[in-house]
Amino acid sequence: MDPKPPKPSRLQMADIARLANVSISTVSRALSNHPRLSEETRQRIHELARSLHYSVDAGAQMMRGKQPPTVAVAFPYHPTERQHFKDPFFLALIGAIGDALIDSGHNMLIEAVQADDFERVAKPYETRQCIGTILLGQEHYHDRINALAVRGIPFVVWGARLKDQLYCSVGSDNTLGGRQATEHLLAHGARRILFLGDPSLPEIAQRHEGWLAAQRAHGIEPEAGLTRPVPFVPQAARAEIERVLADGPAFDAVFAASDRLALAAMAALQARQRRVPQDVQVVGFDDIALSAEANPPLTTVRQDLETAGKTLVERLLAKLAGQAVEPVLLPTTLVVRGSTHGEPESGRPPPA
Amino acid sequence: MDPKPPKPSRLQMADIARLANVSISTVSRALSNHPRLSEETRQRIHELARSLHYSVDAGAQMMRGKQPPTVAVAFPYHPTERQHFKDPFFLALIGAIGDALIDSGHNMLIEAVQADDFERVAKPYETRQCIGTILLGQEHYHDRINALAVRGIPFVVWGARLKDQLYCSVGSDNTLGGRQATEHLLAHGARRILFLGDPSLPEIAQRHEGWLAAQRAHGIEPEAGLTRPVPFVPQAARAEIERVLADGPAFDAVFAASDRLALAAMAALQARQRRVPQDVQVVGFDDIALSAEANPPLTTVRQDLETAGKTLVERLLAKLAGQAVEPVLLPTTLVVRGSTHGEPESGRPPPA
DNA sequence: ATGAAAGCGCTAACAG
DNA sequence: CTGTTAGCGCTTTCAT
Repeated sequence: MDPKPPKPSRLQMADIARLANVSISTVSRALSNHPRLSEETRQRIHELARSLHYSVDAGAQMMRGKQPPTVAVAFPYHPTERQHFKDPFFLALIGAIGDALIDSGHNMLIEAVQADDFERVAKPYETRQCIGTILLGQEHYHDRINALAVRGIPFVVWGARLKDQLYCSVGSDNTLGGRQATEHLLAHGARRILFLGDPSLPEIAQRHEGWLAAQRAHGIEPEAGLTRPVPFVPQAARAEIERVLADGPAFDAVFAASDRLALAAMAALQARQRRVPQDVQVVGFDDIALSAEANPPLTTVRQDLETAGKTLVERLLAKLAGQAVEPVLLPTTLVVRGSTHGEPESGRPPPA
Repeated sequence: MDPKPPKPSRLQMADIARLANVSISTVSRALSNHPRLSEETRQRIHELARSLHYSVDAGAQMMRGKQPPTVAVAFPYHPTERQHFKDPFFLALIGAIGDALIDSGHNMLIEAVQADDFERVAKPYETRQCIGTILLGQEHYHDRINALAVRGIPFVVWGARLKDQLYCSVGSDNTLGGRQATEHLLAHGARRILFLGDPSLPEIAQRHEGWLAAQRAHGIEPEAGLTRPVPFVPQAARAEIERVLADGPAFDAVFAASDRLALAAMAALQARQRRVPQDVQVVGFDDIALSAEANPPLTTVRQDLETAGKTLVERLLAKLAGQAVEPVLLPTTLVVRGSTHGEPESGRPPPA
């Protein structure tokens, strides 16, 4: 007799086996396309499984040592600001990584990590939900990221290449970018260039370095007040521009650490009747889609996201394959548009 | 003697148990904060696990019936076009969902589904990698989506509310949006309004319906040639505008099914010396960030993404909790800017 | 070419 | 309060 009707749980291999009149092992082999198995049986079982929408349980497979086809994409998340998911550059970067992961046959597990709980970035790997992690942004966690590397967590980082790093980073050549932007401004008459961005972040620090180096190469030593540390929040940039206009040093150009900041700065300047580029030239960083359509179109330093995504994925997979992976520095390109003097590379003619 | 040095596999509960001088079950209970367990033991074991970076194996937990804290976000993916990850509206929608998922304590598993292999959307659920799925866009799969519902896959869809749907959809009130856009144009003198978008997609069909209804309410019956089916690709919009300009019907306004298309149309018009809005008024749909900064700023129908993300997540969780969930229609708002006549709601003053 | 059987790492009865 | 024990659904020897 039947002791008790077992709960109608989900279909499992045993069910398929019974229906196919074979053993469980045969089903397992059929579904994993084991070589020595009659083609006929294999097909029959595949068919059956498909028609019943049977899929092998991921948990059970993992217990048997199988790796999930999943890569985690993690980023430090600030619950109060919540900027990340609103930031066009960040979203585009995620998109680029997503594209690359699709091509390599992986799923993407998005993971927001609270700043005060940074160690969590390793969780998906430690619990074996993913095979490795792509970390977006170093922020202030250089040491803790190094610690992850020491522990053998497989990951790569989108960010700056730093001196004593024990991990593989992929990122734009920020110093170069800073230099390109600044040299362009200098070449077109700027002499007092405001720097807008938070140099306590490594990538920004490097852009700032480029800014400084380019000026020194021209015999200019910018006064301290021209460096304006602001977080990646548009309002902060607006406020800072107001402040400088009110009682800061005079300036004839702005180099902002991101397009979003540059756009905000431009708006703040225009609201105060400063013409861009006639009174103040503005250069951004990133080249987000919005920038080409701004008014005036924004001159900026482009980061090549498609390459970034591909490279991040490729490095992570290389590392997983046991290779030693070196940091990568991606070249940046200056895109000249209407917010500075000089010849725009293309685009619609200026309004009559 | 030791038969063979077992491979230095990852740490597991037994190791912690041994080090803590307790049984495995005690460790298990400690880590899952089981109530009846001495506080001291609990803490000691937690400490130990933390210091050794031990995490419970997800696969083993799943085998014991635990659900992963993961929601899949799936979308139909066209390998040739690869538009999705470049589309600002789509990325912003993913961002909004990501935000909502964070708030509910879930991870987000991004899954691109090849059109010809649509059944795969259910895979992460069938393999128990996720507890449910948010499907972005119905496209032409209405019947297959209904089939998923019949099979009991837990999911919600971002898209149109359709007549015979067996699933919960969340989406903007596209018909309303279409009407708002069209009425605005009619109120400001437009009489021959081009519709740009592919009405074979359900959402677009509804926007088209609104477009039609508003005109009929004014006693206008638009001729067939004014409906221009184009896919969601900027170049297609440009080309279509060229075509209509060359030998299509005359028109004094454009209602595009997305901002991206509208922006492309605007550029095409301007390239042909048509002034916006003086010669041709243009209205878009979505209100992506770019639109406010376009030249002229784009009048558009806003979709409320934050609410969209929250609602999608909330409905999915409700459905998982066993509730019957009704489709949701989110109101759209017309945002009047410079690409049409009428008073802009705000923004910088028009150029002198 | 197929089946039987032994676990994978953990949780949850069921004992004490 | 803690330990013992029996599986969860599958893969993989080892037999046949």
